[in-house]
Amino acid sequence: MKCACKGAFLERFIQPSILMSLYAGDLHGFSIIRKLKESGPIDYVGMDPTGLYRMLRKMEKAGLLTSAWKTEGSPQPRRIYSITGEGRNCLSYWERTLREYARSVSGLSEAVTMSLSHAGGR
Amino acid sequence: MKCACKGAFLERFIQPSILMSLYAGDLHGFSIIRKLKESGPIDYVGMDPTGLYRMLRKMEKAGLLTSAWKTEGSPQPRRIYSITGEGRNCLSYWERTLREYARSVSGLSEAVTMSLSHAGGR
DNA sequence: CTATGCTATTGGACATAGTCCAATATAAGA
DNA sequence: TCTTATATTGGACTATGTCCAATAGCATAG
Repeated sequence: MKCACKGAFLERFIQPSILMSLYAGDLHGFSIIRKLKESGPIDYVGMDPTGLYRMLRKMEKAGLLTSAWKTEGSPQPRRIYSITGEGRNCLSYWERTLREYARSVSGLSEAVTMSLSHAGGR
Repeated sequence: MKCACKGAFLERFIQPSILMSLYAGDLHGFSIIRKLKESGPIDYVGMDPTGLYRMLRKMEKAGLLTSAWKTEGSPQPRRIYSITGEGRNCLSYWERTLREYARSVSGLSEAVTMSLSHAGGR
């Protein structure tokens, strides 16, 4: 279950976001982008689509997703992604990781606030 | 007040951690590393010191810190860092940024949990 | 007495991550 | 006709982050 839970900023947010989107049903890359931009706790507005597409290919390679081309119903052929069993396991793993991660960030946030108030505006 | 609050994972954590450490008093790089490894909400254990040293130089260049060499009292000369007024402003800026950031991560964490429970174990 | 380990900082080389721009192709609307 | 939206990919580039080495003195272990 190598879910790349270690990794960079975008990876930490985009990978679980993708898995979450696909957990509810199959989607193609462009609609994932739209979905993430419209809703969700993270601000994806202005995000580079290239990065997301590359992440999708990477996750497929890692066995978390599978894909199939669909040519009808749109001007451009679309690559439809589905989550695999491994991908669902990975999402569970992310659930735990993100919880810890949220705690860490909250902790740091509070520590900064504390230090600013305690040190008494030197 | 260009505090590089946009940036990568380590930058988002280490930069405010450094500012917070120095807000309480002057320190040199090695002692900052020790401090962060011993305490603090983020797990810095095993962190590469090179990255932190580079961040210090970068922050000095950006005007958030100043440094001075101190040769006595240790085997190796130590570069003592102090936070500047700009650095203190930056820490306030981080306070707000990290709060938002914590909210986002918590939001994502909860969203993942929700999606896992709602979709009903397909 | 030598070997290892800790303190303390820097630099080079490298790997990974992320962005910008371009190419492709079709359909709808101004 | 020109732009905009859909939809995916590739190349080139910059930014980020890690690994290893060099330096150097002091302390402790063997």
